[in-house]
Order: sequence, then C-alpha cells, then structure tokens
Amino acid sequence: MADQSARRVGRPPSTVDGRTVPERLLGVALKLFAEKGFEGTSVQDVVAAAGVTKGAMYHYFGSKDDLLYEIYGRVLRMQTDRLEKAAAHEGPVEERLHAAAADVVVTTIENLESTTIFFRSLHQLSEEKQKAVRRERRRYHQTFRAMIEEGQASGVFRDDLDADLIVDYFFGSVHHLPMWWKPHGRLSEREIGRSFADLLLASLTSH
Amino acid sequence: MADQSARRVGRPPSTVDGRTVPERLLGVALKLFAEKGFEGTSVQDVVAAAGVTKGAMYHYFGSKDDLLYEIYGRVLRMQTDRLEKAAAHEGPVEERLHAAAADVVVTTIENLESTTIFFRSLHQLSEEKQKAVRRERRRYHQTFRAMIEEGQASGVFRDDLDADLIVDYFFGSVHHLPMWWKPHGRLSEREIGRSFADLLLASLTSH
DNA sequence: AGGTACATACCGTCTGGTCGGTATTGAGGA
DNA sequence: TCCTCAATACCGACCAGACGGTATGTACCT
Repeated sequence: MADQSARRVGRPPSTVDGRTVPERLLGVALKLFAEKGFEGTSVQDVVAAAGVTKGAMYHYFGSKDDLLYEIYGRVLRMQTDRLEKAAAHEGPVEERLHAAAADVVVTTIENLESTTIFFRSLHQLSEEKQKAVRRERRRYHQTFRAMIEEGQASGVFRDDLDADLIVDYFFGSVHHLPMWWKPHGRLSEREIGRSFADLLLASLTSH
Repeated sequence: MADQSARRVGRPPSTVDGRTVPERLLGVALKLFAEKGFEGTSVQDVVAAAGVTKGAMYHYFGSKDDLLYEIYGRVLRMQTDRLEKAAAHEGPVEERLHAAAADVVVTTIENLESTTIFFRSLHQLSEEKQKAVRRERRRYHQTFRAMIEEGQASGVFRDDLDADLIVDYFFGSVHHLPMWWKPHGRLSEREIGRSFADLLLASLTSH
C-alpha cells in the first residue's frame, strides 16, 4: 500500500538518459573511489564527473560518507539477495554450496570496483555506519556458514574444522580478487568461479 | 667490506630507549596508519606521537609517502626472508608447503597492523613505488608457487588447477586475516595457521 | 503559495611540504 | 691543545592550496 499518488510538489528531478542525479552521483563515485580511493577523491571531483555542483550532491546526500555508505548498501543487497536464492535451491548440499561459491566469485568479479572500495575504504566510514555494514555482512556470512554446517552434520563434509573459520578462509580468497584479477587474464570469471568452488569443496570433502 | 670506519661527522642521532628518531617515526606511523588509515593520519599526528617536529621527519623521509613505503619494505623483507628459509628446508614437499603456509599465517597475525596497512593503503603510493612493492611481492609469490609446482610435477598434488591461481586463492585468505581475526578469539595464531595449512593441503591432495 | 531541485559563492580549517636557523659533534690543521 | 670548518640533526614558523561543508538564491513545477 505504498502511497503511489504521493503529494508530489516542486520541480521534478532532472534525468540524463534515464538516470537521475543521485544515481549518476553514485555511479561516478563508484568509479572514482575505486580508481583513486575514497580520501583521494574530493567531493568536487565527484560532482564534476557527474556534471552537477556540490549543491546538488548535498541536497541528496548528507555527507561524503553517505555516498560511500550507499555504495556499500547496493553491493550488499545484491550479493545477499543472490546468495539467499542460491542457498534456497534444491539438491544435495555439496552441489548447492558449489553453486553458491562459484556464483559469488562471478558476481564479485563482475562488480570488481565495488569490492575494491568495500575492503579498502570500510574504515573511513563513521563507527555507526560501519556497524550497520558489518551487521548486514554477518547475515551474509551466516547464510553461507549454514550450508557448511549442514554438510558437516550430514557427514558429507569434514567436521574437524570450525565452520566460521572455513567461511572466513573462503571469503578471504574471494574478497582479494580485486588485488590480482585482470579483465583479460587467462581465466574467465566462470573458470575462476569453478576453480575456487572446486578448491573449497575439495578441502571439505577430503578425508 | 662495508666501511665501518665511515667518516662520521656531525651530531649523532638522538635516541630514546635505544630507538633513533627515524625508528620511532616508523613505529608510530605503523600504529597510526593501521588505526586511522594513511590519509586519515596527518604528518602532524605522526611527528607529535613520535615526540619530534616535522623538521625531523622531513630530514629523514622525503615525503609522507616514503614513510608508508618504508613500512612496506620492512614487512616484505621479513616475510620473504622467512618464506625462503622455510622453502629451503628438507623433507617432502607437502610437509614443506604445510610448514610454510602455517608460518605465514602466524607471522601475518603477529604483524597484523602491517598487513592491515598493506592491503588498505597500497594504492596511495606513487606509481613507481607501487611497482617496486609489487616486484618484491611477486618474488614472494613465485617462491611459494614453486613448491606447489614441485608437488604437481611429482604427482603428490592435483595438477588440473593453475598453480598461480592456488597461490592467489590461499594468500587471499591470509591477507584477509586483519578483517576478522581478533586477539582473544577462540583460536590462537598457531591453530589458525594449522587449520589454514590443512585446508590448503586438503584441497591439493584430494583426488 | 509553497515545496523541490538544484547553482553559486563562500568560509574556516587543515594539510603536506619548505626554509632558515641553531645546537652539537668529529676531523684536521697549527 | 685549541680552534676552525663542515656536516649532521633537528626545531619552529610559515605558506599556498585544497578540502568538506553551508548559506543563500532562484528556476521550476503542482
């Protein structure tokens, strides 16, 4: 029951090929933060690249921090969404885990800029915003861990190692993809995804 | 044949409990950069914490950049040194690899601040200095890879996966330790080291 | 009329870096 | 032995510019 006919007064937002000003701001901020880092990018840089002025930016975002926070939000929502769908599929747990692991690798590579920013600039956020991000992140972590624990309980996976540790182990690899993956390397996104998932499964299923 | 009797003129460096000014500067810079980030720490912060003035810092270091670069240098030298010693040991390759893997986890945790800075602030360095760091880093990578290839060639490890990929996979996990490891967690440095090494070996030796 | 969507001009603060000066030392000559 | 010279090891004052953020104005729409 959202108020579709919400009292809309005032000038409508301007758009350039379908994208509103705040969308454009987030888009260019993503690119610039990934290229030059959060502190290395000034608000002036961002608004210039988006073709607006600071007035516009501070109209939509409370601070430079906020820009970064929104970027995080978008990535987190997307990845959490995909993981939960993958986890909800049918089939044996080792297949679900393999698929989820391979998928997160692929989407991470497809959103490499976001991931770059994520792990490079998290600490620039205010304490409260960091907490919010970590909370959302933990939810993601737990969904993944649940699959491992399921496999351990059913005897498919080794259970002499802590499931949390395994999750951190695997996602360390995933989150470090921006450090070495290059667009035209020998291996495609899919191949990396399959290899990473193979490695994870192998370390879990070997006796 | 180092010139031990080097012409020593001028005032000798001042020391506070055995540590010279540049050593103290690097020490506090390490702490501050890890806490507040490179860009979030001003030169003034650093010199104040070291109990000197900017004059002293710019006497020993060419720039703020330089400070960061030297921090990198110290970590890299230490880790490269340890790895090469571990690789040169005797015994079967799977044992050497296990020991080296466990060792790098332990030393990474023991130098968590350095590692934090390393992967968070590398991009702040000038292009040339980044290249220098990456070159040194590659040498480290290759030493590790050589062990994996040795195991693959002798049939101890699976050889359907690229050795480079496996190195990146494993070191992703290691380099992400600062993101989640806390001093008083359930698992000690040693236990994490052993677990990580186990996971690596398991994924390599399973059929 | 009143709210939205920006643009423009501006501000106080802080930053990395510079520069001239001075205290302190060992080396070498007389 | 004493004195000068040159080099080191800093200190402290300073600067130009950039930074995030704001206050005010105005065009536009319902």
